Amino acid sequence: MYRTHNCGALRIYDSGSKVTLSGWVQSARDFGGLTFIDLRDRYGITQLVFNLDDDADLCMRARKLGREFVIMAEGTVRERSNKNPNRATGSIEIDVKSFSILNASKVPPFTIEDESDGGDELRMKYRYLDIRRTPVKDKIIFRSKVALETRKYLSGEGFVEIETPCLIKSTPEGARDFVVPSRMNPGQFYALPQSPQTFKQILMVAGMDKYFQIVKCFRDEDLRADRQPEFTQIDCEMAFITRDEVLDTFEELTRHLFNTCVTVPLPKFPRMAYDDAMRDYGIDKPDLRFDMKLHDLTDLIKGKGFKIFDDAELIGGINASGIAESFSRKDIDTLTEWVKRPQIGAKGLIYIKLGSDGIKSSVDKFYTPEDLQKIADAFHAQRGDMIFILSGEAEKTQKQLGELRLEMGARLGLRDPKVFKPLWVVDFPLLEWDEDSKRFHAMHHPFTSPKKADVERMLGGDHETMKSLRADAYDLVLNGVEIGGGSIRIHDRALQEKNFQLLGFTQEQAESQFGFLMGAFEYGAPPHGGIAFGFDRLCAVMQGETSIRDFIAFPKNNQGRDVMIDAPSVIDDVQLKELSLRVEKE
RNA sequence: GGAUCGGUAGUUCAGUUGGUUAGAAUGCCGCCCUGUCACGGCGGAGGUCGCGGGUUCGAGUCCCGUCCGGUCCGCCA
Repeated sequence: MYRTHNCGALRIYDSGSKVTLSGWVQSARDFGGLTFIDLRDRYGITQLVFNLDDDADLCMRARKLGREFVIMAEGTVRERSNKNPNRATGSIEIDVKSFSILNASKVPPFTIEDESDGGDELRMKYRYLDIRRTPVKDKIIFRSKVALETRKYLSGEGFVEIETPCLIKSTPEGARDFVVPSRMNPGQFYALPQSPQTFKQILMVAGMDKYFQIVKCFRDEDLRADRQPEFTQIDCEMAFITRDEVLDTFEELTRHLFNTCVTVPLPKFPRMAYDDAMRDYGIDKPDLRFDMKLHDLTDLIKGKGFKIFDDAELIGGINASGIAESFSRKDIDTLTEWVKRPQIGAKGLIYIKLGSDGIKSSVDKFYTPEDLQKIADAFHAQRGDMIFILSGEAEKTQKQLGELRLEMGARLGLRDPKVFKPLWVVDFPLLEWDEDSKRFHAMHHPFTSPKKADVERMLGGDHETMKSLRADAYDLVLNGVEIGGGSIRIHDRALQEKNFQLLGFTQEQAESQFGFLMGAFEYGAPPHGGIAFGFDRLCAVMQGETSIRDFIAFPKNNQGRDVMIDAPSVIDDVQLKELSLRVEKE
């Protein structure tokens, strides 16, 4: 037997017990005659003691143990004379009678401690060492807990977990597919699913009523800190439900997960229309942890002879409360540079400062103190506040203001990772014009139902009508992060065909790509809808983290590479030939 | 596809205006130490400054190219 207890189990009431522990050598502290070894496993750390007077040979051997050696030690639990209150096992130690080395270890390339000295790339290359560290280990275990609670909750609500295939059909809509060549069907390819969307809808036609799956999805797009080429969704679908029933069900799931996994009670989730979110926050996933709403100042500001504003389609601003005195000239310059970065793309930044010595702005030449006061009043601004104004083309300016709001919120410490502000964003546009391909794209996906009131308008609309169509789609947003999204689906063949037509599909294309789905709709498809949560992202947000990488045991780097196993890699000619593939040389 | 930051000891980083033998911390190795838990003390080893080219009397430092990594924009129905 390798162990009678784990390294986090023993307490003072175990004193006197003979025990066997196995684990990794975290560190050794050698005092000549006395040697301490911290023995670690995933449950904790227990101190082993070796005394030169008791057994000189054993003590000398213990001194030679290196970091990360795997050992098995046998001895007696003993109360410590010097207790360590910072450790669960800090009241006891093991007076070791014998030990054996189960496996030696090379010196690890970085320290296996909470604050490791290792950089990301090194940590990923030696991920098995990284996962030994408490912060990473805890995140992986946390993920398991969230998955378990998801299954418990949804099963309790009558949902059935059903697996859908990973080898499916490639469709050009949406993200790029990862493709898999078929050996038995030369020249043909499977695609890995971007989501099990069509399968779960077909399960509704099949009468499965309430479905869920914790499922890997694959998208061959560029990566980010919160985006991986393979990621996990909590994928759900329900039949015979309305939008509000879907929102209620998954609001409760979210609340259950926060209660059980992080003991945070969530308030009732407000619901906000997409248009309102864009108008007030400049983004479709507003961070409600702080206010600082956008204000449209176009009518107030235009026509005073300041050319930049007079030419602008939209002039808008935000009010940062209480920073007027502390926000220096240099801060203004830095912020101006920030909004002018190509990622934001503003031309410049105007400010109005409500200082103790009166109201001042960077456009005093064009605006009287009375004009400025009117603007300040629009914000209900008070002395000590500072207003920042951007202008230009409407949509761009709105987005830029949204970015500026988030930046100022971060600078003022208003984005507390311990505070959670969920909301539903609803009534998304059905379609989105794409300048590159000169056609409309589905904003959510092509199976999304328009709102009932808009179905009629779908049938014969011009460009502007098309833009104004609303979808029965919704996103769950938490602290500025989209953690879930879904919609009521089309369940009628004719409407689905019409939608494909609006999206620029020929009838043949629609039939060859999604004929199986529309075919299913002809055999009694029930009204249905659903949602999918970004599981990795949900875990990260629950812990107040922005990167999802440590919630994934073996993540890919920015180039989509797994640096531990060194994938992707070339395959040999025999394999290529078997698959009827030829690689074009650059 | 684009922007931007970075690459110097095992690791994390510093390195001034281009100027003698490239430093610190930590880790590693050796010796000392009987109550530590970030142990302590003394000593030691450890470098193709990512790679290639250029400017220069002289390049870690400046220029060009290239590779690798981080963050972001585009992209992600």
